[in-house]
Amino acid sequence: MTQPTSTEPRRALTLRDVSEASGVSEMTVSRVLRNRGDVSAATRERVLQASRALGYVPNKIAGALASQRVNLVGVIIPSMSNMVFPEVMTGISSVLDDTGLQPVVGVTNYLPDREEAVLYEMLSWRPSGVIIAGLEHTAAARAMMAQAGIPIVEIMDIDGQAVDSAVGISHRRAGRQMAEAIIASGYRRIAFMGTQMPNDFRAKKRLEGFEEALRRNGLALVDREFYDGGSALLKGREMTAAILRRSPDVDFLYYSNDMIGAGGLLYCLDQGIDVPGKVGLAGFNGVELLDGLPRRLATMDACRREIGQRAAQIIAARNHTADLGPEVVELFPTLQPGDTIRQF
Amino acid sequence: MTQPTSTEPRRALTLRDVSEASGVSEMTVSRVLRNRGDVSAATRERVLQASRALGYVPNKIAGALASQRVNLVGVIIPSMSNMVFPEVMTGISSVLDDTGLQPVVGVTNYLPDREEAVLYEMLSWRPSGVIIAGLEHTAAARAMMAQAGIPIVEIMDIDGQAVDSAVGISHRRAGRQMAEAIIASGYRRIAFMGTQMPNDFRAKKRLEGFEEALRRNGLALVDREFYDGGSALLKGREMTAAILRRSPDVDFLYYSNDMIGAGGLLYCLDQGIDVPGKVGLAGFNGVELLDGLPRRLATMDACRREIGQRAAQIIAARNHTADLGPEVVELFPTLQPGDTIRQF
DNA sequence: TCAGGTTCCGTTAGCGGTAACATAGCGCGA
DNA sequence: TCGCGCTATGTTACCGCTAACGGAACCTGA
Repeated sequence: MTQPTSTEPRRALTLRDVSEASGVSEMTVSRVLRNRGDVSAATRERVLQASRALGYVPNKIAGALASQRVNLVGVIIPSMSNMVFPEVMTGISSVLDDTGLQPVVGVTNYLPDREEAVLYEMLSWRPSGVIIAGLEHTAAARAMMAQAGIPIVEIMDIDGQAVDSAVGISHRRAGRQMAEAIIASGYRRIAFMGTQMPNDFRAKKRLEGFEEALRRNGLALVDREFYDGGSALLKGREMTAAILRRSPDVDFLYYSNDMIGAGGLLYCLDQGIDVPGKVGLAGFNGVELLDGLPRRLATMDACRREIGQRAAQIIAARNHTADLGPEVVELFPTLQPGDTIRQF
Repeated sequence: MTQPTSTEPRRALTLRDVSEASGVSEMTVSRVLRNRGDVSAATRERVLQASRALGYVPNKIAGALASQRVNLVGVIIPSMSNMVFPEVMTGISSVLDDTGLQPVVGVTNYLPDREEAVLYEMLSWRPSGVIIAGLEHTAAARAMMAQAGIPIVEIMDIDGQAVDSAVGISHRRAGRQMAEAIIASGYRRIAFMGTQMPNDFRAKKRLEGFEEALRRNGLALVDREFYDGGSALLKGREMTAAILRRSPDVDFLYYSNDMIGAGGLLYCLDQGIDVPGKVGLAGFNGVELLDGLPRRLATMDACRREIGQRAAQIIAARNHTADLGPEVVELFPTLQPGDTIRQF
């Protein structure tokens, strides 16, 4: 123990330190630490020992610059706090974990300019690929992605034109499907509640599909209510109360997401309203939370986990085999009627 | 428009491309793009124009290596899917946003080995600082942090020895406080429900503090139940049902987090149990979700947002002023009695 | 015995930026 | 007119690592 016992590390360790400590060249140390190229077992052991003893951590900045390879995948999503993206992330990680690739997340808060900035920042680290939510981006963002020369996968939505690859569902169709199921169950006076956020394009598309199906059946929304920020569960309650007060004759409440739907459901049950007899309810997403509610809210799962997985697979495949082309994968959500739509 | 219109970018752009396009040296381009040093307004404009026209995105890998500066802050947390860490992240981002620093998240799933791996990976990018949840880490992880030569802030918990700085609350004390409030309200037959996860040290500490306070009042837990994975809301229901069946005489249910507490509350209301008259309930965390429940669950806010902010402030300050020392910040959660503890 | 392969390790030349210093051109007071 | 100091720009030398190649030592079989 002749080393200085001072805990403070004065200079950052480099390959050279390890190389000197183990009596081989830096190149050999590099080979050992990356498990690349031939190194005798004896030298390997010596190097590893020295490296561990010093507490050396390789500098990936330098490594990436030299090798022109970065094992990062940028993931750009609008929000982390709702229940949808964590599950997408789980799907992504589950696939990336066996590929040596690593996800790095950026959050945009549904702001296009912020998205552009996050994308720029990500690209400046020269990742191996980018997974980004949605098909709507600023012109500059689209240009950057087209130029980047790396695989780009736009996820969640396929109603539109992808820059490169895409994995998602058709939200327009999902909206139509739900409307048709509701109408088929005999409901006619239908109200909608959702976020106000002008940049939640997928919620907007669902509503468009929903209203289109209503129109085709000679119906229209009886009432609607929008919210912005705050506890979604509480907002669901409040909006539901407002709608039922304003339009006491509605017989169905369609929510743009499960969280406000759950709030609405709790409110209706509190009020002793007959669900689904007098009023039916439906949400969207298929979040796990619903399992714990007194009654099962009708919903549609958005294939979140699979979307993450498929997107990651595309990146991994393209990273491995350079000349693969773009790919658009459509997934099909299934309607889960639960206990809040009348069944015949 | 004499440039090739082919959309495919053949070679990655570098400073040299911009420099040639604008007729100045690479250094000047670098200065313009970083807003550093004196550049005449005319050249600045010319460079920016060229840069934009080409769609140049600076290479931070190279920049970081040359300048020995990386504007990243590693944030290592056990999970993203519960409601607690997103709010910590919000706090961190809100502070970091005005500092040029950028958070990069790593998730450990409550696995010490995974935490060690994530930390290693993070340090290999030479971040400006690390924010990491908890005080319990593998020996190797502790060594790495001590060696890293960058500010490290351990968050959430202060019951233990920090490697460097720490920001958090005393979970042991939080447990004690809740127990005392419960006892003061006259409850005596108290049961506990929580996660089984052996590595959720903070939940463990809360329970320890809770039981200690019970003991000091001549009491002990009447029953307990643990869960692992699945929908927390549903698990809360199930565990509550199990406890009430097994120990019909309990008069208080203490939950290790709000989500299972909410499930328990919904179950009790479903069953028509008199809350808080016959049975009282309390959780932990103060999550926003509770606002939407039919009744307000008693809880303690864990100061999540402020923890994130304070941690980020420490990193930012140390990054700015090199010779600041470690700092331990204790925050004090407040008990929110809600409607599920008897009031006199 | 020796050409031709292996195996193992070292040398060299960057990767794309930036710090630090050098320098050209200019205004300006003495 | 000279020289000082400023501003605007260029030059040089790395940052820490790895790709690509080179070469010594050893093995192998005809």
